[in-house]
Amino acid sequence: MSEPTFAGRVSRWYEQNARDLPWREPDVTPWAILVSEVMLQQTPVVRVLPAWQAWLQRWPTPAALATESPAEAIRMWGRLGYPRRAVRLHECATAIVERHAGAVPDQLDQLLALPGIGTYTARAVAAFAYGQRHPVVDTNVRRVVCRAVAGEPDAGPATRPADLVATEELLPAEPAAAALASAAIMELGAVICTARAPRCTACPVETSCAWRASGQVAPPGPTRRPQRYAGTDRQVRGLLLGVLREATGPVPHQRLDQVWTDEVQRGRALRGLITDGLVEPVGEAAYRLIGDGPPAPVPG
DNA sequence: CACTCGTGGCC
DNA sequence: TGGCCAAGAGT
Repeated sequence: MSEPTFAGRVSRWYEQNARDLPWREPDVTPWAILVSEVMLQQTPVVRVLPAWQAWLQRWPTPAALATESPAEAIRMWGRLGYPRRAVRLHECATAIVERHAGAVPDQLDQLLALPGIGTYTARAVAAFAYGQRHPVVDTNVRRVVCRAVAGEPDAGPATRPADLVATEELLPAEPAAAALASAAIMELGAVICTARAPRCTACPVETSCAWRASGQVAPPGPTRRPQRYAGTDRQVRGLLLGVLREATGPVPHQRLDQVWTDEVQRGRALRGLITDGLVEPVGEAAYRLIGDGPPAPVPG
């Protein structure tokens, strides 16, 4: 036997220590995995868990979701954040029905062509739902590879082609083993090799970690300017959407006016929601979630 | 490439 | 208490 590889060690650790997450169960459908991946984009696992269960109970297939309105998808999304993802997921379901007869495609290029499915999610579905050999690179994986292999404190802000190449080189040749390794590296980054306070003493690759060997130098200052929230358009959009989500049907603009005093910012936020396909005007003085009722009369 | 886009919990 | 963060995508 040769020395265990990096992926081999992490995979072994994963098999014994992986969190018991429902979308990792054996009989989970590709659609359920796709939904989990979209929900997990920038939203913590603990908040996704109940939302994922409820979503799939209501819409077990893309066809089931495509039957309903985008407004219902936005409501079902609840407070997971970034509600554009709910609209995209609805568009995604529709596209799957139209282009792929209701079956989640298994080819990377077809997955990438779906609304709301980007570099990470397409690869995650191809690997975790279909067992294909693709590097699945999220922020956790980039951090792990950057530290353990390159010996650097942290990765850059966005996934680059070089990140995919570096990760691909770590994967075993056999597809199923590669998919397992991808999940394992991701899990390591989420649980052990965390951004803030890595638990190196519990790490399966501590002895071969380049960052550890180099003295574990701290990352340079804030690589990204802090994302403030209070007072931003984002907050105002959230407030407006909260009102529309709770309402059934059109909401008079007077009610929306109450969520934020600054009229300029309020108007900008509302226009943004419309531009993004989350909200639509109804007549001259009311708004509703997109598709929340019969089509608005066409002017003219 | 830099920027936008929610939300809630934690140290 | 408030900055910081959590399985990205689209423009």
